[in-house]
Amino acid sequence: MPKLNPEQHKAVITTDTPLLVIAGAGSGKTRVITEKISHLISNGVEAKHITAVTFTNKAAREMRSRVDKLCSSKKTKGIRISTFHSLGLDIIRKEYQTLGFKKNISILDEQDKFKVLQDILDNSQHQLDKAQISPLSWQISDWKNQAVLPAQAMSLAEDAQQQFAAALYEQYQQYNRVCNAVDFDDLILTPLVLFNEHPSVLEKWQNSTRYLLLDEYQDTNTTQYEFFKHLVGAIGQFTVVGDDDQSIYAWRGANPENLFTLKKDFPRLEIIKLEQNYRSNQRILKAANQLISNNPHLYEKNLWSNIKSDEKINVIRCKDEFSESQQIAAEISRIKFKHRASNADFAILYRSNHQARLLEKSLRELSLPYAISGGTSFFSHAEIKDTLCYIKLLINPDDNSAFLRVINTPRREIGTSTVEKLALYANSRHISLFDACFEIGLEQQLNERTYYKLRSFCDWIVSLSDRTQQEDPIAILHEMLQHIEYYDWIKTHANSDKQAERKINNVLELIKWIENSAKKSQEERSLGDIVSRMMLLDSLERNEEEEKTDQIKLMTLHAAKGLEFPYVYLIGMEEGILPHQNSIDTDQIEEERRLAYVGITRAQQQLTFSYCAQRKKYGDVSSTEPSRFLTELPVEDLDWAAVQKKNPEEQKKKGQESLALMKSLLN
DNA sequence: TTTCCATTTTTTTTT
DNA sequence: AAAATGGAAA
Repeated sequence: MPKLNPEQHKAVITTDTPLLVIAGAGSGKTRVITEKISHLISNGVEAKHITAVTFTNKAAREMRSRVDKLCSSKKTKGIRISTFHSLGLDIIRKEYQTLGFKKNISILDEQDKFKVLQDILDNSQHQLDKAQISPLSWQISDWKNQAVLPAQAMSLAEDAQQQFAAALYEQYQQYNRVCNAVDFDDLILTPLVLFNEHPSVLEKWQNSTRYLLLDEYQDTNTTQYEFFKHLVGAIGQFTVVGDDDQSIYAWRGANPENLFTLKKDFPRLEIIKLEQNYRSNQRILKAANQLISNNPHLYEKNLWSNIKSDEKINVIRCKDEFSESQQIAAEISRIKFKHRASNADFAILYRSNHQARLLEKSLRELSLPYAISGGTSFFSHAEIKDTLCYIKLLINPDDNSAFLRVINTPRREIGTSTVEKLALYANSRHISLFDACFEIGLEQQLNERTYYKLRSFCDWIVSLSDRTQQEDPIAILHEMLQHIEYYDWIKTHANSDKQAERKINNVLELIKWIENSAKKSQEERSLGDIVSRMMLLDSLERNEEEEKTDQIKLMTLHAAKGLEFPYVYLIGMEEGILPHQNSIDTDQIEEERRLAYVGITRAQQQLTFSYCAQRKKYGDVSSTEPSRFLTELPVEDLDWAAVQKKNPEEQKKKGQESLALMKSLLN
């Protein structure tokens, strides 16, 4: 391990004043944070009083493993390293009584949230379609990210439309109370409200957080910043690390101006800049610097590297998106052979998830192993959602979203009209659907047979739920699926045997995952604990083995932040894709440029761009313009000729040839 | 007229 | 991969 450079060292030992570290890409910020934790512990700060907050689970996991390597495990026991959202979840789960929640709280994902809004609107005689609901959903999220509560939203509303949204926000919060549920945004907002209203609770959490480290500070939104300020209190023992050039979450309410606000709120704030990049070679870094110099800056910094570069940055021009994916796959195959690189040395980055689809096909054709990060998550598979909703219902029967999904899947002859009557009744009484099923009032509104079916379903849930307290929960889950004959239901509804088998395997994998994570943690973890935490994970994270195997990584630019790869391919460098059309239309080019910057600075040795001359868009083929960002890069460092002339068929053949050659060399 | 199945289209970014 | 659409069957 090389020695820390002077700035890094200073950042580590500065513990008596609040500290902001402006850390450029690849400047070793994770190392600074981990070394600092180690430094704090050896200077007598107890591990349980240190909290490190990141934005992604991946970053949290990485940090934990590096801290564990640096210090003996005895010393790091009790240290809190988590994402903002899981920290919020921890607080909500510990303080649920003060907050007026019941014990097991459900977490709504984006889809659940949408359904709840739809449900509320339907019940209030507003028939809105999808396109009308999503801006409302977005508006509510925006308020929550700005720490605006329903009452304030109402008073701030300027027109009828905003008033309508504010009223919906209010109803939505009430509905979720009834369901004992919170959404993602609530995971931060609810603890903040708690801290505001209960100083004694705040004091307790402040006392258990003597030193706070916060990563990716430029991504904090108003609510997160307020939450952070409460937690560090007046003493202000903290280190935040950020880089305004890597702020790519403004659309989610992130407020990079928080880098400035900090100075106002904590006048004693010390600022240290880390400007040496240890990741990329000079050519790549020069390109990145030149690109980002087109943006205005909060803090000037000058990122440099002393890693020598050999090859130029490649730009591949392709006929269309099919040719693009084929050429990229062939190129990877070629480079892999040429440099004897492993698959894991390569990353293909793109603006939006659907771009991965064609790549998958081309990579498979050349037998190149790959892993896609993010995209449609494991949890959006219908069978996983079904199973999960059954489990969620066992944990929290008040969860209306889960109830609605599961009530007639598989068929239980409880149709839409019954559910409508139930919803109407529950709504008027301000109780959950589940609770409503036990009321005389409802019994009177339904015929005997219908009520019986509804009631026996609920009774069954209650009995299973009770048993999870005493017996092995995993056995109960299996029994539950058997009872509803879920696997048979999958088989009859799947398009093919193969698909059915895959779906069943997914369900089994889900249960296995729950089982493993129950075993793995030292402390006793309840089913509710595991499931709520699972909601915060992404598809790649549930599978630890995937990390180890040697695969080409495919991911969005957003998902790539914080990672590095020897060979990086940045595809779809076109106007309308990067920068994205919506960002062009709303004049948010700067954030798109930062996105490109993040992509470029992932590369260690070799960077390749690609773009298409034409692309299928909304049904028909249209010609495309190369991204303006390509023209902002230093011409002398780009090689536009690379691979350009060969046709795709030839590429494919070439790729297969080098694959065959490599195989023969291995044998 | 409704329901169901197969084909086609469409995707910003995420905890 | 999911949603939307269109066409066929009930």
